[in-house]
Amino acid sequence: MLDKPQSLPEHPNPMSELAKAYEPQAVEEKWYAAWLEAGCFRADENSEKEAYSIVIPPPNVTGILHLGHVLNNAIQDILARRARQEGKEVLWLPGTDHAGIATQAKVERELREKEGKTRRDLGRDEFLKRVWDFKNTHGDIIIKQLKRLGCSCDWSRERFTMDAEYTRWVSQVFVDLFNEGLIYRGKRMVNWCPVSLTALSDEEVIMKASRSKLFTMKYELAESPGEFIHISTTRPETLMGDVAIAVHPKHPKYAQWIGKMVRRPFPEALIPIIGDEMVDLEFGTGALKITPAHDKVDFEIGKKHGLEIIDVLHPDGTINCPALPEFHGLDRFVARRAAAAKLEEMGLLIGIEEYENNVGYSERADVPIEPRISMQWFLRYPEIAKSTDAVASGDIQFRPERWAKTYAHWMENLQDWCISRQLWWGHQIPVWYRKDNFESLKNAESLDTSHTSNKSHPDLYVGVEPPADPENWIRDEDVMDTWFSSWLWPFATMSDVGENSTTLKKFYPTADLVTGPDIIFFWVARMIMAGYRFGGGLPFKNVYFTSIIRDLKGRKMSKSLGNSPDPIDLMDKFGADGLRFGLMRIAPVGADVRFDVATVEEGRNFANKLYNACRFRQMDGNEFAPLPAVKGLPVYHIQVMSKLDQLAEDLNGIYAEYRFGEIAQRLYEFLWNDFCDKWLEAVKADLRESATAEARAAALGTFDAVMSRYLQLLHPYMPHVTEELSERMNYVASGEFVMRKTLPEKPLLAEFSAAETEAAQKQAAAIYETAGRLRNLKAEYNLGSRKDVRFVMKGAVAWLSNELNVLALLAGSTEILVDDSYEAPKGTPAAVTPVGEAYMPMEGLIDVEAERVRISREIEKMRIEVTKSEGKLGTASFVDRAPPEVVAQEKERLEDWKTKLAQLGEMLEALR
RNA sequence: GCGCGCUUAGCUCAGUGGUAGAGCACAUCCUUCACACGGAUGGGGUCGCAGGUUCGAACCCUGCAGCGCGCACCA
Repeated sequence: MLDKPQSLPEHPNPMSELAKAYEPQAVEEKWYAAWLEAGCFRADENSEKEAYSIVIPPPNVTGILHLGHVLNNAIQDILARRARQEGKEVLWLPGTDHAGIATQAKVERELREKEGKTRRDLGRDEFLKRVWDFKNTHGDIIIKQLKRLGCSCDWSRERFTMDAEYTRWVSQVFVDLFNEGLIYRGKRMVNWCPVSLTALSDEEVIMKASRSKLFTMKYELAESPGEFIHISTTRPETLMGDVAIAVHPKHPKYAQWIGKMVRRPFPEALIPIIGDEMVDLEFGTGALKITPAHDKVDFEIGKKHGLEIIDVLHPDGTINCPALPEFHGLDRFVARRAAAAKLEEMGLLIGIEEYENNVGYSERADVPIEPRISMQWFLRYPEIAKSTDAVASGDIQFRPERWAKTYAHWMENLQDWCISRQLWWGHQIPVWYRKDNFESLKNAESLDTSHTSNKSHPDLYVGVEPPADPENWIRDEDVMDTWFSSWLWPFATMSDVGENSTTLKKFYPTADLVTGPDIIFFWVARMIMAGYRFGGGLPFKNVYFTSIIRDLKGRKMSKSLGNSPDPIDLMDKFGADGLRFGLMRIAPVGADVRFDVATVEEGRNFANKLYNACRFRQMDGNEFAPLPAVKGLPVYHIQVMSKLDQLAEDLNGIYAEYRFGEIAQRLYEFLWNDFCDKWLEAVKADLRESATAEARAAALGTFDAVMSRYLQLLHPYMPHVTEELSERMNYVASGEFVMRKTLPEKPLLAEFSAAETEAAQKQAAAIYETAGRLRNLKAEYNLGSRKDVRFVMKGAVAWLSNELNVLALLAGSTEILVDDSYEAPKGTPAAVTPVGEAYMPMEGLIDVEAERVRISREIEKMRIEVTKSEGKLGTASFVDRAPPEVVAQEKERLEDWKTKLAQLGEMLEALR
């Protein structure tokens, strides 16, 4: 028993150094700290290296990480880390967004709940102080979470959209566009949120299919009592604001009444019937009540016909109609029922029907918005033509490409952007009104500077700095839409106003933008326009649109549904690497993804597999083993190296196409199938005590050569575990990092000819396949776990004798003999393999009847195949017109089937 | 209404004209000294439906259906 030393002095039980299962938590934290410490993420704007840059889509400063962020930022981190490996100088610029409405709403809610106060109770200055406090307390949560994920951002350059320098940029852009006449103020119909009490842009309104009621009512003609015009509406509560009834000029019944007056029931008034082609003849009764203050179409019609505008709603959505005390102050939805009831009481309500229509909701407050006329600031977009063309021509490449169409459609139908918000948290509009004249300026119908230039308007001051005599001026109270700062992000984060910084010169334009398709309009399109106008050119070259993550039922992740797993919990359980890898592996290009925790578990398992493969290697120590000359190495080594070379080469192409899921899949398959299941099993003999020193050196050398490169390839996806293992296996010099290592220039098998590689590959593949066939034989006879099974090979290929040990090891067999004179006893299980006929002597233990049944079944299957194949080859059109190699392949197949069929027939015969 | 996308194994998804795939789940076996977060073997699919093109279609074309998402001034 004691024929070997109990332990080798140089490797005193090395396995004990590593826990059996990989435990990511401590490892991940350790490496992130080490990278920061060593400045691995810092971008050098003076570097000679080729630049590569990404700006992060800034998350809301008080937000918390969700799976969408994880996917999005994992992709950016992968791109950044890969670019560093390619020898580029990488800037991944991080930061956060002040998120006007969202943040202000949070603070207001807290204020209400804790102190029972509103923001107006505090006043603007005090309230803003509270928001800043809130930001300072909660603002770095998401940043910490991104760090936990392993994001390699240059944190020394972190920006916030409300930083002083950034704010100067926002103001400057406003001033420039104002002076150019592209920004104007005016009374327009805007989307009003009755909860947030602010105007919104069209993009912030979400149309939702809603079940509404369509009320049909009748108005009496003033001149001919007893005659009525019928009108349908979903909004009877705005009836008090009706100023006309519109009908289509070709309406068969009502057209004749155009010009007559009808009686508005309450408050009673006479309003005209007008004719307008915008009225749909088909819809409802073909007559439309016109409430210019509360509907976009009505507003247009009203303007055309010079109608009065009667606003019957307060900003908070309650009725404003002192003439009708019973309605005055009622909520709009309560008033709707009340108005219907009153119409019914007056005998004017004809019917109510259930009706499905689209209602615009406020994105943030999730309540129906109110079309409302109010004084707002608007922007006519700059650089529209150039920006449209940039994407159409491919100067900016969208991936997937189809989003370019969505972009083009939006660009072609641009509406002026309402940029003012009636909030306090944000960039205040840099416009001051002369105090003396404030009231008239405040209500001036238009301050459109395309007609009146700023310079010639003595009562208006527009500037980045406050006026020199502030006591004489009153500043506009509104702030700007958050996106009015976001659209400057790619260059305003890299420079100060008017400055052509070295960072900007080196890193602008950025290479890739990674974001969700839901903000093409909000952000992507506007950044392109701003980039052209203010950044000095296109802001990015590629835009990668990520998948939207849904739950298993296909619903969007949302807090209220509670179907959104907390990424931090997932990282606690499975590690950041596991989460990243799992998510990347299922994220398809362009389509939505249904998230399943199981995929994250897979990612964790994968990290564990990798860890254990290295742990196995460490049984032989962790000194880096140099690779012996590759010529003359066993075919298994050549094969695994060529697979790795192939993987490395293929990844270049797949990265170029941004197919991140496929990269993960390929990395997974190589490690698990090619490396662990096949190669590592095949070389176990070479690592036994009994193996020769040469064999051991070759195996260890191959392991280290392949694994060290593989860890590099995997690093962008699983940065922590690859760093940990590279250190433990001494693949990087002490104090160095795998993340800083550039990819090797030459493949492992650079000195091999294609033919040599192929020959080795074929041999190795033949052995692996044969091993599978032999295991299969064992399993069919329920001997899967038996180690004492022997095989006999007949008609074996010449080289097989050298590989019998490996084959036996892989097949789980004590012995494999090559014996052409072997006469199989009747009923001996047999299989055709790429290296010869294999027999599994059973010494008469098998159930002959069962075996006959099995073989008969297989013969049936195979006959079907043969018939199919013969039929195909008997078709003249196929033989004549298909490519020769396809026909040859088919013939070869048929021969194979026939041979097997004959063998099976013999076996069946033998059993008789 | 217009546009876009999706439909492949029980589930999540690969698969761009040549023998239908992976992971999970399932079944059987294996706690063999890298890994049970593991290994081995296996069962499971008329590729949404109907036409067409082609020697050959999951793949290309047409139509239809179902689902999802954008856009739109249907009160």
